[in-house]
Amino acid sequence: MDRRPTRKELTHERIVETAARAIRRAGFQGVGVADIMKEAGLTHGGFYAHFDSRDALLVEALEHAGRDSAARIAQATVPRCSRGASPLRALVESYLSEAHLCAVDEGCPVAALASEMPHQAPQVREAAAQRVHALIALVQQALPATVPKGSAEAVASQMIGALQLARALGDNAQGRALLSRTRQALLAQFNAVPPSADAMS
Amino acid sequence: MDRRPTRKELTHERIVETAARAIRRAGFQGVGVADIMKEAGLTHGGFYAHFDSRDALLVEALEHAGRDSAARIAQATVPRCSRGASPLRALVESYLSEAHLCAVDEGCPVAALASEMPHQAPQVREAAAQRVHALIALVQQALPATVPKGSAEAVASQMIGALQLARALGDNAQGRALLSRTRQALLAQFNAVPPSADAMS
DNA sequence: TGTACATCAGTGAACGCGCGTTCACTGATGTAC
DNA sequence: TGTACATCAGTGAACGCGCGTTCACTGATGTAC
Repeated sequence: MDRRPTRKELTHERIVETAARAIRRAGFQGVGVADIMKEAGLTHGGFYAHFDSRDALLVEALEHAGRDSAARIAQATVPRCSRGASPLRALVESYLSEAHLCAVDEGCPVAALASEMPHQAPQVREAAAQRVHALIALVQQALPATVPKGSAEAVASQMIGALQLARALGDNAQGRALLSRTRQALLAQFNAVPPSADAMS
Repeated sequence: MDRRPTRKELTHERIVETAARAIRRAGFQGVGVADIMKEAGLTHGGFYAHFDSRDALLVEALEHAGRDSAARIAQATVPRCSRGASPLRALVESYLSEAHLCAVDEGCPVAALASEMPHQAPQVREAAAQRVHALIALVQQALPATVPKGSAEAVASQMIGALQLARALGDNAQGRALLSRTRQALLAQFNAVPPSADAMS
């Protein structure tokens, strides 16, 4: 059943991966078909052998970006947890880290694209809504079962909002300061213990 | 000193006002010079008698949107306060209202445009950063003086984040539910008293 | 108050450019014998 | 193993279109006398 991928499948995957980075770096509207194909080492003519339309690529790119980001978050939270941090603290310190602030193109697609989502074609909006649900579920898993209803949505809002405000100020001292203060405020809200001296990853 | 405005100044203002609504409705990239001029009842040729470039209009439109949104928020919060709500509750219930969810084009430009801000030209980014600072200052004013440092940034993050997530899900039942739950979680965090039965405005 | 004219705000055609998409073609891959 | 050929993945020129921007022009405004 599970044969090894054909050349075309490998190329397809490479285009999707390139697009997943590109949309996070430059926004949905910020990159064109030709740009992505070039960055993937191809010419633009071959694009429609792989995708029905630009929007079809955006859908796959969003899904890829979601999986990619979730994997990186898991990779960053697991060691924190094993060092004794609560799941919520591990998640918040990873998500609101300087690393995530700077590495937009490897980061959470919801934070990178949220305000553009309502302007997309229906199929892309649908894929975007699924990313939102996945993010909320991720937060829910990290929260203690005792928190009031709506906390997962509230924490997810705060996480993507803080990252966006920090990025809007630039990944300079101002942005980093906002991120750090928000992170500490969020942790203080769920945990009386002050955060570790430096939560940069 | 303060003479009445010339015809050109009135037209200029009308273009800016139209653009301020258009960018919030459709995003920075979602509207063109010709669209805006047409919506303002003009032809596109006259544009450059009013602005040096499209980006110069975006700067003025952002500032106008900020003033417009602040005025509407003030208009919605003042009566709530005089009915006995705390300044923070009044702000949060106004900002995270269904009215604000639906009326994107009259709402907060930071919530409408946050994730597009990093991709703009330097002059537009600068105007955008000022909108972020103004929003944080607005929240700071509404917070009791006793809250820990960073609370204003954290609350602002949560407010713009919740609005964006709700809008990404659509201004339907899902989006409204997310907004409502986040609003209650946020209020519960600063105030033990549960929110009024229905906080719609 | 009325006329003559300079200034001004807005018009609409045109520009170069980059976009998403199409398509005839080419060179490589891999199967049949 | 080697050759012949069908299939396939990717190329690059071309398309129509809409964008930001420019500019010669027009009709309205308002001042001078």
